[in-house]
Amino acid sequence: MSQTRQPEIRRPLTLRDVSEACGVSEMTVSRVLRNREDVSPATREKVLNTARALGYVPNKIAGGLASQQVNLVAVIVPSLSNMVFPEVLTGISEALDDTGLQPVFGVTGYSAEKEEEVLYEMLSWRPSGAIIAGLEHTDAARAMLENAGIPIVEIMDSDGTPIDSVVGISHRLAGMQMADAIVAAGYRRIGFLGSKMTSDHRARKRMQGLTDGLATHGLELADTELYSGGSALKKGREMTEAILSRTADLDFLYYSNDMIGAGGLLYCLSKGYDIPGQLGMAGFNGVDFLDGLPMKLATIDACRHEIGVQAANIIAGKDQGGVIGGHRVELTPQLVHGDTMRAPS
Amino acid sequence: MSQTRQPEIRRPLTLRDVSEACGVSEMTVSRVLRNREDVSPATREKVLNTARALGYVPNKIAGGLASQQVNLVAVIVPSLSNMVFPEVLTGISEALDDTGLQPVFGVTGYSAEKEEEVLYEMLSWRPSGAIIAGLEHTDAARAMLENAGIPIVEIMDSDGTPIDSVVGISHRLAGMQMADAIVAAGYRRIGFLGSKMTSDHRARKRMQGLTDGLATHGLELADTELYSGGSALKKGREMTEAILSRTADLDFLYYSNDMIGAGGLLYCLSKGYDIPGQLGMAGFNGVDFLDGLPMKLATIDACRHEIGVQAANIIAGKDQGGVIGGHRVELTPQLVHGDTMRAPS
DNA sequence: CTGAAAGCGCTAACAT
DNA sequence: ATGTTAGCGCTTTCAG
Repeated sequence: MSQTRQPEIRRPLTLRDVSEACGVSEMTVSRVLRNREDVSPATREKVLNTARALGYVPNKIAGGLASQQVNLVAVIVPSLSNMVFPEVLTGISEALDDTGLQPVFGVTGYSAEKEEEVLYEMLSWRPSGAIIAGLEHTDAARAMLENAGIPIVEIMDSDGTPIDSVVGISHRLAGMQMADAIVAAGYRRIGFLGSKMTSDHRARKRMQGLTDGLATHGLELADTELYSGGSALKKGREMTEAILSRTADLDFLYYSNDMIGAGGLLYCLSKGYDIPGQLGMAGFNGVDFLDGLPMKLATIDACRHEIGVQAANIIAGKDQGGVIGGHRVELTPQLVHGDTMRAPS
Repeated sequence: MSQTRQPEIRRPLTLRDVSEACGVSEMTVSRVLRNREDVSPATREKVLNTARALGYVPNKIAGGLASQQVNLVAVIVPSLSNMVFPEVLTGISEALDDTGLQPVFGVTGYSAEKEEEVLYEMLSWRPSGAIIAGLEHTDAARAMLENAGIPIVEIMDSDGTPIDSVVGISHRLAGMQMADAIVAAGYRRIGFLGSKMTSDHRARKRMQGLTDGLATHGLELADTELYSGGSALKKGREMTEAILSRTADLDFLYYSNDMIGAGGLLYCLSKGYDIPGQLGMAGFNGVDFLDGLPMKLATIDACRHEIGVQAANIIAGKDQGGVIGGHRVELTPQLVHGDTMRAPS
């Protein structure tokens, strides 16, 4: 099932080809194709028709080199395999849509070294800006970002020192906020369920915030259950079964993300637990496709889409009063009580 | 909260800077940085150290122009807002990881016009290959792809005529396969629940396959319910309630995707339907994060990850015996009976 | 193994 | 409104 390609090696068309085909100088053709105003309607028409007829596609490599500007925005995220980052990317993509800027995505797999590689690769295309998840980078990556001479927006997290701009939420505060809400609702025996992954700094900070928050009320985690890999919903079930059979008197389960929380919720409902009376539950992220669950899981909205939009707007220079660099946007994550947590007592 | 950037406009470093800093010709520096063998270890060492110390990042724009080669692969998908495409992208990303090729993603929002724009934009970077979802394109887009002179892989779908290579499944067959399975299991009053979106060609083909398949058994759809937008899980609930209250004697519900199917399943379980006895249900895609549901939804695996991997391998020239162009990989979607469908009678 | 020259395809800056 | 000239920063090619 294979065929060789047509023998004629069609050299890609150049501006010169269009120029010759319509008897207008390369420069003018270039002007038309970049939608510059200073061309007569007649010439413009002629050039456009020829270009279209020939199927000319401009060479941005050459254009970028000549003009020293590239309409690309490097976007670097750890993963695409849960809904969190795709939602951010969607926000970025939307916000950039009418700006002439084009997002270019890279994935790091939560590895700092891979991040450094991807970053190097992307910066070598001399993008107009970069959006990168998190505030933790290798020294080399940090140096590259500092020296790139373009706007950098670190996103998702605001707990730390940004290189340039930052748009995110404080995961530490989110953890503390949840601790306060849990305690206010009268729960005392709290279990934590999360990922083994140590390189997910935001999850780590949430957990830290939670334990610190509990500590201010004189409490500590009663038990902890960690997982790695696999289907989150299923893992949530399994972990919940494990932690409840180990520590039967838990009265609250805090999940590091909504997916495992949803799995846990389905498990507890099937086992006939009284939620939220006997057992309270909460997750993190506020993913809205879980809306159809039998009960609405308590969670904290991580403002993912909004983060993408705002980060992109900073790069695009929108809404910024012309100020370049050094923006700090800390979004306030909203606690959604849902149905799985008692009202504050 | 803003600060102006440092006054010194640091011009990005060039090869010449490195060359001067270490007293080696630009050419040799270039050789070292491209890992070419023909440089003495001593010079190599010296150059590498200088480059690192200076924080030099090569300019791929200039490199690409000079060498007429760009290590980019354009990847164009309709959306990032359900797990389907991120999974494909993950497959592509993994397969390209050790090839020196870099994927660049573009999103079309299921719009043919937007696809054309994104494609134009991406081809203007002269990528080494392109991967694009679906076989339906505008005439202009098709012309661009044909004339790009690079390997093109259309993915996800195999019902139609590819431009160059194709990796996918037949959604029409998947629909027919499901029809056969439904009928074999003894169900007769079948409802269809899907999206209003007419531009999702694959969903349309699945539905067509389903109705055609049913027709071969002398059956037709008893009712249809369509949705647009919103949380899929919740929509699944609502649609299921609607269709069942309108047509109470349905004995099978076919959902156009697993997410709405999961919502429907949760609804039916909560209403005490006997699944799969009284009512059978099935979705499409085989998304594995639904594994933790109370029952495993019958579905057809769309091989998303595998499609990404194989498409990327074609572009990278792996596993192809050196053949360029014209590959046709039709994957066989597996029906997963799950728990929501009776065994064939 | 290393260097010098030429030019990739386009656009900034300057004519006209 | 249109054309001319001179590079952009790198790599190809050819010489040593």
